[in-house]
Amino acid sequence: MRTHSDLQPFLDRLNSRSILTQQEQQAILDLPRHAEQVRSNRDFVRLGERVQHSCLVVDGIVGGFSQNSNGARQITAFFIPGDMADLQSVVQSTPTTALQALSVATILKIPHAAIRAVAARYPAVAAAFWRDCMVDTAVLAQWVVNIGRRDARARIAHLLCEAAVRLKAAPAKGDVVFPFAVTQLQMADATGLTPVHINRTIMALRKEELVTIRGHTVWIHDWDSLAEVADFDPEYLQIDVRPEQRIRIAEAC
Amino acid sequence: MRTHSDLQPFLDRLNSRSILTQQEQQAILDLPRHAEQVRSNRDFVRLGERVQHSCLVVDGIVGGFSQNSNGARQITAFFIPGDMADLQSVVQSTPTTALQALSVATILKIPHAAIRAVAARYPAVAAAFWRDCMVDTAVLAQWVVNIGRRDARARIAHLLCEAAVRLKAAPAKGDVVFPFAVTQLQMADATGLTPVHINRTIMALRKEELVTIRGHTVWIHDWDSLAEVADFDPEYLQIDVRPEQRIRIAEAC
DNA sequence: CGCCTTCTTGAAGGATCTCAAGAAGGGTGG
DNA sequence: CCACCCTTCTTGAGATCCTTCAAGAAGGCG
Repeated sequence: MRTHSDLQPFLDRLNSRSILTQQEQQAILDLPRHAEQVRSNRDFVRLGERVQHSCLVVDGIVGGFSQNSNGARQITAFFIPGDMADLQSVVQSTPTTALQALSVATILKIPHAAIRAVAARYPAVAAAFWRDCMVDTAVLAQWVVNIGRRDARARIAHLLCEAAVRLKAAPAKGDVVFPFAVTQLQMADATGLTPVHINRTIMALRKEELVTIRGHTVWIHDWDSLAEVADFDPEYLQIDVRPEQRIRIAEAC
Repeated sequence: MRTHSDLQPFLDRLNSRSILTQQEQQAILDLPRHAEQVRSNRDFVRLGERVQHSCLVVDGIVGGFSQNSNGARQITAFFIPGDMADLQSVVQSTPTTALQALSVATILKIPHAAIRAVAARYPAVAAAFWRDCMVDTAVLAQWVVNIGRRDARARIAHLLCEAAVRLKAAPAKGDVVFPFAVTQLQMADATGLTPVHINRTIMALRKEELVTIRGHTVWIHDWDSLAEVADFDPEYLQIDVRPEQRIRIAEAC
């Protein structure tokens, strides 16, 4: 029996793809952490800065981004509650992606030292962390396809489909409704388009009665049609890997 | 003292970012493997196929790609000799990226079971593998920026700059020359452009006396200017991480 | 030598961008 | 609770980058 923990969503995520013993799970739940509130639009991890902790998103939406020398931003990843936004910094001395709160967000800072200790003690936990990072990489690869090989309409549709599935709002009968506190400007930075064109395309999708976005809520009126427009196949998200397909690295010592 | 091994380039790569003991290094060099020749344009890892080995590129160039349902390809990564193209499949049961030989290529197939055994035995080796994957992820994130936030001229320039640095041809005084067996069609698939536009843009770069591409060789005539056009900063490639910045996960048992 | 891939060139069309400005919305302080 | 400000959304018109379609030239390989 386990008391409720703010690390539970993260453990749930690991458990959906990895096989961990009770002891290993407890070691993760016992990780030290420190909660912090971040205001909307605030960069809280910058490139080049040494960091000593990873950030688990507890509430809100966080964006990973890079920018070119003109200052134009490119968002490369969305992180939702349960995601460890910069787990990779456990094995790298400087972050490779900057992080920005897209909405008001609560994050949990977890010291690298503690994560490394657990990873060293339990090879299967290290593998679970590694695996979790590779899921993010697979999502990133799809992001490249989205930007490189789809037009604006499909790009936006794909972004929304991905968000719906990751937020567990889809698939579902009838309207797929979920909170999505991302501005059109941020969507532009995510899709490699301009805010103006995002706006026009969203309005076109609404006129087609596929999607309505109002306030910070998205309604997908016809999931199948939108998925087809988006050319969306959720496989890459690796939601719920079947137990018999899960790989466990056994301890040797 | 160590005999020459076809795994040496891979070990060199790990050693440039990780700290490994003699014993750990030997364990890597002792990994079983099986060489294989792949013809140009041949897909040798497909999505959805279970694989039991990872592929180390020994010779030639390999592309990682996805495609949309129209069949349009998007190349998401180039792999050059010394790169383990699908190391991530060690912790995932199905590959998340397909692999295609862009030129004639020699690859070394290394059984997952053996890699997992080494990773389980030596936490620092597991961390080195994980770290190597995270470098690929950082490159992928830059790829998103390249496609999302740069025009055709800068995209191509960036691609060439990255190739030059990874192939250790740059930076250098005078012409930067390196072999690059990638067709314009493949460059189009990598940059999210059409082959026609790739062609015109390359010709424009040549007219500016920045770059000449002929046969399978690239000449960069003015490295600094091209890097500026590309908005290229090699930091993300993490070539030669300084020893004092390297992180080692200590064994606990 | 012949075939198939790759490169090159032209012309026209379209998707997306840029610039500009006004409307709507949300938060904050008086 | 209202007024204000700043962010976000919306709309228009013109410009441009890139695509599409088409076809011929060049190059590499058996």
